[in-house]
Amino acid sequence: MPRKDLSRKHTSRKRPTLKDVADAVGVHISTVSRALNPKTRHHITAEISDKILKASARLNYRQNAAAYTLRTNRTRIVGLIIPDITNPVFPPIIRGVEDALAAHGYMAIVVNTDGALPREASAIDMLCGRGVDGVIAASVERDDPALLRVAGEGTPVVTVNRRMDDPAIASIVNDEDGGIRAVLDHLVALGHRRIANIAGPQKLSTGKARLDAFLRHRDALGLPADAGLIVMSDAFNEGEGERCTEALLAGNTDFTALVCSNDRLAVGAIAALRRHGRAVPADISVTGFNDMPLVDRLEPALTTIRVQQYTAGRMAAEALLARVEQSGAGDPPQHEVLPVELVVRASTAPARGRGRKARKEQAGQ
Amino acid sequence: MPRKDLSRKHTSRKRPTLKDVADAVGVHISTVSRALNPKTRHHITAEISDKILKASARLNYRQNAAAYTLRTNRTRIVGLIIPDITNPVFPPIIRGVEDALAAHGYMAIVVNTDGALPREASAIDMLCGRGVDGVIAASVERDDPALLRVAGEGTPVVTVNRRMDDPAIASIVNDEDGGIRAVLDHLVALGHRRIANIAGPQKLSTGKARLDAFLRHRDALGLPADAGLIVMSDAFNEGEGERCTEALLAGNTDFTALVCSNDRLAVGAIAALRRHGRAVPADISVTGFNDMPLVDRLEPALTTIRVQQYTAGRMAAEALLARVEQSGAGDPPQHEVLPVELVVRASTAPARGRGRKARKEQAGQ
DNA sequence: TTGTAGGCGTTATCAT
DNA sequence: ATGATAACGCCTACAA
Repeated sequence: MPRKDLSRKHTSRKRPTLKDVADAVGVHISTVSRALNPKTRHHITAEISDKILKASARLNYRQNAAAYTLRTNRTRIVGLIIPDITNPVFPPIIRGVEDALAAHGYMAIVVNTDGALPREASAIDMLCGRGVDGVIAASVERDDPALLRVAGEGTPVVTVNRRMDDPAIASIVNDEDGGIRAVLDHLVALGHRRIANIAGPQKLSTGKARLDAFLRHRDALGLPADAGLIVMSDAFNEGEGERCTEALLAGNTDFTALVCSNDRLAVGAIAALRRHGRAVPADISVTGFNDMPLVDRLEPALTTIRVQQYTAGRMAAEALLARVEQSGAGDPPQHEVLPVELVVRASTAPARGRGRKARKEQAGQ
Repeated sequence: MPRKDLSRKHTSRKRPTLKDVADAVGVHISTVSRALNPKTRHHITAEISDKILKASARLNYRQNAAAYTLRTNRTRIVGLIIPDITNPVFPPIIRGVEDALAAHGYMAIVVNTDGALPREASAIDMLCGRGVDGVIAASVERDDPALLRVAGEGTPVVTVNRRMDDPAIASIVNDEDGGIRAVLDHLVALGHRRIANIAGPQKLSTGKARLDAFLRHRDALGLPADAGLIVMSDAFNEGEGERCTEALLAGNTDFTALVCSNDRLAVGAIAALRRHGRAVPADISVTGFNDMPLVDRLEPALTTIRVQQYTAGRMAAEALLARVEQSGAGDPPQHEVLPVELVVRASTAPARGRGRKARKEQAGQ
């Protein structure tokens, strides 16, 4: 008796298939398949289609994903490649991607590359092995052979946050130029003229775009073009922020404001400035980029550029799905630039007169 | 001519299958299958197995995951359920899980529940639909019917960071009790006696364990057991930290130190204390729990308990895979408690005598 | 409108 | 040691 129960339980454990609901309704399995698919349901009599839906719900039928994939070659899974989930910039993007995907019945497999191209290549390999329907890459470099190759093989690809030089790859990015311009306008309005810059890695589109913007708007604003005011970082992290700041201070070039290519560089910069006895913002104003979580709780709270990471993630997913679902995708790749916003907090303040003496005619105002 | 090229390209685009490498070597497809599987390779002549390996590499053969899954009912995918990837506590866990899984050829599908039980239930539904081999849950409540059900259906489950009351579910957690004890010892050593507590949500094992520990060690240390010194939060976030702190201040109970059930509560608490003119740590010492990123850069840098999130993630994945791979899993569920470490920074300082006097005056009213 | 049948790429159970 | 063959569950021409 208990044995019987057990065996019954065991057979009932197996998930129901199309055949099970077909038997329950008394129709053929293909009829069920059609009734369950919204795109083919119209082939079926409303009445019987209704019975099928009911039975399917009653039996708690769930399509077998593997069988579906084997037959159709679609997995409803997309790969999401990021440098490091531990970097606070990325979680909102990931969340946006996942929310948008979920709304369409898709899911994401997230892989971390730590910004290493070989690791990215092997990640792409894994994802393709899983048969992902598309790839969203937040970890992309301006020139990225592996990603280019997978795109060339017909897999839809869109980058988010960063972009490739090759315009054939769709992208969702922030308005880097507008952000840097807003920062410079703000600092100039506070009376700063000698403004230093810690630039991001130039192999990343964000690093390059922000440096380009800095140079362009610096000139447009008539600020001094002193090469000693610019230092290149190797990575977007706090350690590089400290190193670059020390290089700047060692250079003996005078400056009253420091524009950092992102928040983490700024956090490191502030630590280094303090260590060298410079008060922020009393002596030197510092700005970041991204408006990371907690950056408003630092001392001083960071003046920075707020970007729409979550929205960017959503849009990237939508753009990708558009390409996946009508894979005819002959239309040109989508390139979106999201607006950004200056957030003024406590790390910027009016410039002090010091360093100003050389150009005292300025003071005439 | 171009048409021919195109069609050839098109056929060559299709990924090679077992049949393709079988044809290339001149053996049967099942021989190839055996040769490619380490567990069955010994059935095959070394020489021919060698040829197969070579050909497979040359053709760049990759197993079709869907076919494998359809046949074997294993996906090599595990579901990872978390409240919100945007909460800085979770990325290190996720990273640990993914790294450990990757080492075994597995991948994770991450889903966010925002801590809502119904959302968790539907997430579990999706994951089961995908046929995941197991589930790791960081978002679990002490009583969690959906997770219990899926575990009951035979899917391996392990919780991380939190645990369920039901000991049948394997878990990897931190030493909450040891952490709270270390905090209290530290504060008592600084001369604090009237120590308040913002407790976490009691439906979460972390919230309950830390409150239990607070009560027990408070009594063991002979500290005053004043109910007014304890306030319950509804969630582990900054807003609740502020609200609870204001409740504490409104209660007119005197205290010189405030133990918060996690870092985010502490961040909110410090903001609220400041707003009410209390200096941290000069007037009131504050402690957190978790040692979140950036918490060392706050002003004042937070004294807190460092937990091993990354390691916990890794261990959870390892524990799950152990259950997945020898799915006989008759052995008792694994329960791991990871050691924690007190990190003393600037938010705690020796107690001031001033509390006593104020209290005496109040007694007069 | 519905049923029939073939096949997606694997693995596993037979034979040989 | 290897080959033949039957599923796994689903979709989709094609036939009726």
